[in-house]
Amino acid sequence: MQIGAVAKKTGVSVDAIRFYERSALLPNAPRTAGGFRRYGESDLEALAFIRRVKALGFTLSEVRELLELRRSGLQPCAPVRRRLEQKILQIRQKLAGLQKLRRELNLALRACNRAGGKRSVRCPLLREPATRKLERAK
Amino acid sequence: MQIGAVAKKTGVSVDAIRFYERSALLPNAPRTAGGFRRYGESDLEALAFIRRVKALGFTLSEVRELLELRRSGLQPCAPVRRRLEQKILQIRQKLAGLQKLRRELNLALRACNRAGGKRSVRCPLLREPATRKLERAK
DNA sequence: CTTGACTCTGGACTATACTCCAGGTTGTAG
DNA sequence: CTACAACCTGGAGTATAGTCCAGAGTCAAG
Repeated sequence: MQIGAVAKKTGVSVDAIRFYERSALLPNAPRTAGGFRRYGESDLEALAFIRRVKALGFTLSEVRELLELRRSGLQPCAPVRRRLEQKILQIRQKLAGLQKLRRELNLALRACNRAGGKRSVRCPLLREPATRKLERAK
Repeated sequence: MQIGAVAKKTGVSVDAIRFYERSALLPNAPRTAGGFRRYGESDLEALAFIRRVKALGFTLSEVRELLELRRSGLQPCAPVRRRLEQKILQIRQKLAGLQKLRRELNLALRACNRAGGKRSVRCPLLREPATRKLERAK
């Protein structure tokens, strides 16, 4: 198979496949005499794996680690479990941050609504707020 | 006041302040004869505003729009409200995406745990999974 | 006048995960 | 043999929000 066919089968672009090779996610593909890359089933599997793991929110360098684990015949669960747990933690932190943000946006919105009522008045978010202090000269 | 003092008071770095000026978030500061930027209270307020709004998760270009609204004497609430609502929506979508991700990570983790038990065996995430099909030759 | 702290500009660099391009080569169908 | 599609490499560009740097100029104090 050559690269275009692989791209079509896996839904990964030709450029991305070459990029993965450069980034050591994929092994250097063997070449034809003319220099065309040749691929086999295992490459399709590797690309499917990459897609799956990326869909779990892992970065390419994390994917690379996982791929190395995968290639090492052993395929032990423990390090994978560790990475999954870490990633879940990261996601939890992101979720917490976003939830806090949402609360604050809702507060701002409510302030807007109280002020606005039906008519357009000066917006509380745009006006200088709470943090107003005595102004020292100059 | 010169730029260093402003940086200290607002907690925004000197470089960032200049960057905001280049990016048209701040008006071009008036200069001394020698070319040093001079700042007044309104700049401190603008920078405080920028920090506040950025903390609400707005990008710099969104901050720019808000600043323009703020400068336009009117300061109407409606467009601000619209932006807040939009941003809340975006955040909700991000939250939903992350929650989905977390569910999937948890699934993967449970699969790992079931497989792993106490001893290290081949990890189900690393093995080729569900999506296994008949392999057609070459 | 000298020193030292501060500031100026323009441009390069950071990270991520690719995409897009030009200019040239290869493989294959007719 | 000729076309034409597909492929090759190397390098630049994308977005975001700045940071970091060199080399030069400015300002205030002593």
